[in-house]
Amino acid sequence: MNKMEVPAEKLSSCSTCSVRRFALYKDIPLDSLSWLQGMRSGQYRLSPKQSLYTEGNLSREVFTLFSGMALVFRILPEGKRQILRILLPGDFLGFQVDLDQPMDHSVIAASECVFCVFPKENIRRMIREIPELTMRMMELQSESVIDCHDWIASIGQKTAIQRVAQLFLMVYLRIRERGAVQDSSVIFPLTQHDIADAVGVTPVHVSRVASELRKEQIADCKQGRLYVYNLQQLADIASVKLDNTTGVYRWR
Amino acid sequence: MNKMEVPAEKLSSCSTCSVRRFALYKDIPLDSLSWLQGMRSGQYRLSPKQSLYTEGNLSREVFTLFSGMALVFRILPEGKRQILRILLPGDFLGFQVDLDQPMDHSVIAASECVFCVFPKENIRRMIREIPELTMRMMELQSESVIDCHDWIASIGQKTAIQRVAQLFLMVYLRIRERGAVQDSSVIFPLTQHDIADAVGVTPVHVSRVASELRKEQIADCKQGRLYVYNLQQLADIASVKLDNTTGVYRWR
DNA sequence: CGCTCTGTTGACTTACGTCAATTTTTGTGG
DNA sequence: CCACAAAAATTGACGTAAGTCAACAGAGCG
Repeated sequence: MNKMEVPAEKLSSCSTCSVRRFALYKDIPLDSLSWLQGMRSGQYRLSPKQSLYTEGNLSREVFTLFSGMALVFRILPEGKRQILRILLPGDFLGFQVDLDQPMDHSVIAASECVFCVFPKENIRRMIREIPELTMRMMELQSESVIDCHDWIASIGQKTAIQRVAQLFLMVYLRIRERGAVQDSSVIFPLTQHDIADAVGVTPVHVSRVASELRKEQIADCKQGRLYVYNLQQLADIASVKLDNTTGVYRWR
Repeated sequence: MNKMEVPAEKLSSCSTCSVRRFALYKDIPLDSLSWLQGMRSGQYRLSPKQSLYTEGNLSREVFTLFSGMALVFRILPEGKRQILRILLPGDFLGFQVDLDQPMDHSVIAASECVFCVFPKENIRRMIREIPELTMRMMELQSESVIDCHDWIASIGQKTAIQRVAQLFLMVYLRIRERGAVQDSSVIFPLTQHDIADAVGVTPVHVSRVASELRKEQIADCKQGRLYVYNLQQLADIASVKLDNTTGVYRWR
C-alpha cells in the first residue's frame, strides 16, 4: 500500500498547527478551527519516494502539506521528468474547479511527509460558505502563477549555475520563512537528480555547478541539508534582486 | 500617448460579442449582459509594439483581449526577455487579489489589439455578487497554472525544434477553437525574435528550426501567418499527444 | 560485507549561441 | 505606386555551455 492513514488518535490538530499561517486557512477565525478540522477527512503519511497521486488520474481529495518536502512533476512522453513545484509545509495542492478533470501532474514525497486530506466537496462547501476563503484561494492561485512565471523565466533565460542558484535561494528563503534555519542551513532532501529535473539540466552538470558553488563558498548541499554561506552572492549569481528593505531578505 | 480609448459610439457590445464564450463572463446569463457591459469602463486600442501595462507598476484595471494578439512577458535583470503567455481574443489578464501589488509582468500588443477594460473594484464586486463568476475565475486561474506547467515542461525538457513545434501547435489549435483558420493557416504576428523569447532559444536558431519545419512541409510561418500543413507530424515533433476522440484534434 | 543509490570527475560530442555578411520583407512618405 | 529605410529573416563559420559516456568513490542499508 502506497500511503498510510494516520490513526485518529495521532492526528495533528488545526488549532495548534504551526504552519496554518502559510495555508489556505490562514485567515479562518480561531473559533472556526474545529469546524475546519471537521472538514478534514484525515492525514496521510508518506515515506520518501512514495506517490500521493499520479498524472492522468482523478482525485477526490485535495491536500495541505503538513510536514516534510514533496515534489510536483510531470513525465513527458519520452520519459523525461520535469519538476514543476517544490512543496513545503503549508502548501496547498490538488485543487481543480472541475471535479472530473484528471490531474495534470503527479506528486511524490521527497522526505517523510504528512498531508492533511480534504474531500473536494468539502473544499467547495468551505469556499461557498466562507467568502474570505474564496479570496484566499484566488490569492494562492495567483501566487502559483507568479511562481510559475519565475520558474519559466529562470529555465528559459538563465545558465545552469544561475538556475541552480535560484532554486537554492528560493527553497532556502521559503524554508526560512517557516523558521527552520539552523546554522545557516535547512533540511533539503532533494537529490541532484531531482534538482536536475527541476531546472532542466543533466544530473552530471548539476554536480558540476554545485561543486562550483561549493568551491566559491557560496552554498553547498550535502547529507540532506542545504547550506547557504553567502545569501547575497547566491542571489547575485541567480541574478535575483533581493528586497531587504524590511531588514530581512525577501524574494521580490 | 500609448493606448487609445475607443470612442463611446464605436464600443463593441457584450451581447453580440463573438469571443464571450472564451471569456471570464462566458456563463453570465443573457439578461445580465447589459449589467456586465456597465461594469466595463471602456475599450483600449493598441497598435503593434504598444504597451498595455508594465512590470513593477500598479494597475487599477483588468482586461479581456477582444481582438488581436498580445504578449505577456518579463524582462530579467540582464535585459533578457521571457515571454510567458500568448494572449488571444477572450483571454483575461491583469487580475490580482491584492490591489496594491505591482504587476509581475508586462503586456504588449503583437498586432493591432482591442482590450475591454474593467476597473478592479468592479471585478471584485462582480465576483462578490455573482457566485458562478467566482468559480469561473478559479477555473481560469487553474487553466493558467496548467498552461504554465506545459510551458515549463517544454522549455525544461525539450529541444529547440520541439519547443517551436509545440508553440506553433498550441497557438494554431487555440486560434482554431476560435474559428479563425483559413486554408490551414492562421494569423500569426509574432516575429522569430518573439518566438525565440518565448521558447528560450536564440532568434538565429529559431530561424534554423523554422526552416527545418518548412523543408519537411510540416509548418511554415511567413507574412504574418502560420501555416500548418501536417498537424499530426507537428504534434509528433513537439511530442505532444493529441486527443482526437471527438473527431477534432485537441490539446490533451 | 556486499549491494545499490548518489555524487564526482575526465574525455569527448553536440546542440545551440555568437558574429557577421546578405537577402527579403515590411512600413513610410512623396 | 514606387523609393527608400528599417526591421526581420537567412546563412555560414566558428565558439562554447551543456550533454553523453564511463569509470570510480562514498554513503546508506539490509
